Amino acid sequence: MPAAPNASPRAQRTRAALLAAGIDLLADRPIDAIPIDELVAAAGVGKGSFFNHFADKPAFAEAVSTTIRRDLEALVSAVNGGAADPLRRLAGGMVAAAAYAMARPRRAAVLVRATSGSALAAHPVNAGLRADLAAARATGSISAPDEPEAVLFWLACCQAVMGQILLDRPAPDGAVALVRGLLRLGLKGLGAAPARIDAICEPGWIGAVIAAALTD
Amino acid sequence: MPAAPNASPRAQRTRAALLAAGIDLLADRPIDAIPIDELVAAAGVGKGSFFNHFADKPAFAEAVSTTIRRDLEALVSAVNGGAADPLRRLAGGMVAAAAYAMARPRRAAVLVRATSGSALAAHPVNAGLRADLAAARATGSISAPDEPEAVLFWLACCQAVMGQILLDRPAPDGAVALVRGLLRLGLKGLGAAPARIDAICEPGWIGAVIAAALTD
DNA sequence: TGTACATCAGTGAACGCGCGTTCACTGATGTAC
DNA sequence: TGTACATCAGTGAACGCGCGTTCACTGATGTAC
Repeated sequence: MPAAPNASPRAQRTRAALLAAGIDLLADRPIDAIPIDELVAAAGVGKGSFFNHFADKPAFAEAVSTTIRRDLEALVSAVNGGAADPLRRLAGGMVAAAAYAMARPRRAAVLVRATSGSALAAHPVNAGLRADLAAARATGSISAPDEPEAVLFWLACCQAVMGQILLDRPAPDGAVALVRGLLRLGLKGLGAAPARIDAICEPGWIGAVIAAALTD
Repeated sequence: MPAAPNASPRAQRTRAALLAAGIDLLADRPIDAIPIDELVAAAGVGKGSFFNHFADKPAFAEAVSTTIRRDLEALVSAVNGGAADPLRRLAGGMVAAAAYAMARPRRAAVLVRATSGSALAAHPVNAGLRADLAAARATGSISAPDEPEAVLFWLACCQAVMGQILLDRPAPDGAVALVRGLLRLGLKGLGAAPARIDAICEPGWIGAVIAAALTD
């Protein structure tokens, strides 16, 4: 039930309004605690419209999650756009996660709530992460052996950054410090060379990515 | 509304039956998806008894979480009982988390669900972890600077281990390998000396802790 | 030890509201000629 | 361009069930004498 780009403009508007309302409400409560009445009121559509677009509440929650995940993936791609160096790309993922939490805290909150502990290391979503880790190993940038634990480890660090930002709501400076701290710990854990770590943690680009996300 | 050890034996039995049923049901579903009818049926008590012991459903969920958290803390204390070395104690926390997930997967699932992303690095529960990190730093066992990120980092690694075990349900051997992998990554991230890491990751004691948890 | 009484905890029927889902109808949009 | 018709999406009243909470009553446990 995703996207449906062939639908009429009217239908697309209604669907978008429901999804937007869902994102906003799911930031604070799980789906079971949100009555459809409240959802459609927030979206400004009739109650029946909900069932024109979604089979039931779980299907709706799924659609909202997918929307947000794609949104975050787009930011990761943008941040890593030009970078070929796998170590820099790994760091870019964590920085993008932080920037997303800073710029779109409500969307990020939905994501963190939905993912709920399970890091989903094996999920296709993380194919890019696996590829970057493999490339970093191949080029000798990291020394961690080729085990699934490395994926899990990096994901856990990224999730920790997002969760902490949502909990603390730091100013941009604080967020930069947080990301630098976890980048150091994470990259060091993977066995990256100290000089490379210092270069990547140089605060300039991290602050720039966060600032860019906040202003767009 | 915790414990109430001064209550009559009959009341304590009823309360314990409700908590046990709650642990079992909360392993699979969030509290909002569990009707009180189902809860009291599973506990074998009358519906009214629920409200004799708990103000409402959220209070009950809270009581269940507290029960399980104390249970895990007891295991951590047991694993770390004799150990004075702070690095060994840090590792003990992660190994205990893994052992708990192996031996009491349903209880662990409740915990992971309830904690839901927020690592709670500032929570009093983690005072012991903070103390061990500070001691490790003071004795020169780790080089990570004295920042709250280290607590967050270690908690994230521990949560990742639990989550992965609940997702994969590995055999004991697989669990040992998983813990060793994340211990290496985590300890290396904190800047522990390679020799110390090798000594701590020596598989004997990790397997022994897990085996002990599984048989008791 | 036995009896009468007080208190404590358990019970499940009854209540009533909240909420998911349906559906007959309306109005808007698109199409044929 | 204009008119008639078909289809598509929106709407909200109505339904009915599920479930949280209450409460009057029962039986068990504890206590006084």
